[in-house]
Amino acid sequence: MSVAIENFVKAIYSNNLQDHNNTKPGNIAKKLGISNAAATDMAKKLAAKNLLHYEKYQALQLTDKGTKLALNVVRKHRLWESLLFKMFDMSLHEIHREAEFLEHETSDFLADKISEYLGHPKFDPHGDPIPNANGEITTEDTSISLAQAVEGKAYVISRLISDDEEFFDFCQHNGLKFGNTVFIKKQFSKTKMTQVTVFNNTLLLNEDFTNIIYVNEIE
Amino acid sequence: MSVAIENFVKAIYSNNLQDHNNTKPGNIAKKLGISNAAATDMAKKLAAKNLLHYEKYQALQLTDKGTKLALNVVRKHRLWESLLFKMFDMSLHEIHREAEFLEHETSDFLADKISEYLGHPKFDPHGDPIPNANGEITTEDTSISLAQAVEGKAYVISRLISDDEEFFDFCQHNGLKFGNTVFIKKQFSKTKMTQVTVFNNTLLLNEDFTNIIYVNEIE
DNA sequence: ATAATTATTTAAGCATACTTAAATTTTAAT
DNA sequence: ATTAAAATTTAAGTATGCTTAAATAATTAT
Repeated sequence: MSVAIENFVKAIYSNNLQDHNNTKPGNIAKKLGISNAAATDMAKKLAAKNLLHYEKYQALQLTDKGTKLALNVVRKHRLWESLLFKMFDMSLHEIHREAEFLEHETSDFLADKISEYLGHPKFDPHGDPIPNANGEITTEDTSISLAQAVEGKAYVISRLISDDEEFFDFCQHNGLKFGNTVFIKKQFSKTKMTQVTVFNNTLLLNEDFTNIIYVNEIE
Repeated sequence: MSVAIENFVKAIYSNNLQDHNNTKPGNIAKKLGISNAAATDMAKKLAAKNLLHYEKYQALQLTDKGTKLALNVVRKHRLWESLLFKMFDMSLHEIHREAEFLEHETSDFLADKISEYLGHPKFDPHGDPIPNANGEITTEDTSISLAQAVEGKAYVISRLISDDEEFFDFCQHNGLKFGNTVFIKKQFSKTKMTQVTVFNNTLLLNEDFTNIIYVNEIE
């Protein structure tokens, strides 16, 4: 499968996780930086390859084959991130940027070597689960977004779901890091802002942030 | 530059090393597994991009820009081979196979990280020199091919210039390995065969082999 | 030197993955 | 319910990197 196809199914896969399986060509076009027309075009082609179900004006649904392909690419992406993060002094944004290309040129053989070397990690440096060699995500995810977190409680950051350099920079500079503890000070229902503390740092986060920072409750 | 272009200039570069700067479209076509027509076509396109000098029916000559691009890709290829060889239990053929793809999707930034991690190695696991970040090969190569070696003398294997799995398997099974000592027993001028010993192993090698096994004289 | 072989080039065509512009359908607003 | 806005689709066109077939030039053999 080509790079374009791999990126297309990957985009559908990740978009459907957030967007309640209501991903349409326009969403993918925006994600991939291509025109809506190109996305529609590709959707038809992939339907012919049995990678997704396509019906005019309807949401794009990956077939089992399509999901497997997406998870195979996601696996390679996250394994590369894990390897680069462990070996080199690279930021979350940098490992993502490199993995975005390497993921398409990695044989299953090499992916397994990387996984083995790392001791078959279950999560990447962002906290995202790494699918196994069969394309299955076995670890159940009990984390919630900061937006769903409850005032007055403390949580451990488990995932930072983003590709954005500025976001990672912000997190880096404010202690919003995988494993760190955040305390939810106050939630403002009207503005949808959330005030949190990380160590001695107090932050006011808007929806854009609270939706992509995932946390686990502290027992 | 695209993968096709990178492979094209790389093929010219490596072919010109062996073929005395007499590389024509047909040679490249054969190397890359494309038609002669496609090679001629590409040569014209790359001339327009100032990557090579093209004149009808003449040999293809890389420009400085073309050579720099080729060496940049070669650098990445050999750094990947070095990294994969060091970290994983992979054969010379396997590291080559993977590097062939990874080389095109590696930023200069990542290449430098790999180089740094490895302590800026001068040679890859095949014994081939690794160009530096400026695309220069600083180490002078004093090695000669086994075909040029002298009867009765002992040499140390310094390079195995090949992409071929079977060749590597043969070498593996017969002690023809980077760093090992070979003794030139007898050369047959008519058949161009060479009889050598490696440890207690006696081998009769034809031209195909003696031309791609490089050695250094023992002082 | 000439003929035969081989290599190169030209020409026409194809698949992939995009583009823009226009038409159509859906969704949202009033 | 009707209109306005937004999204989707269709249609036509483009660049890249190939293909095969035919024409042309260069090389090799006799």
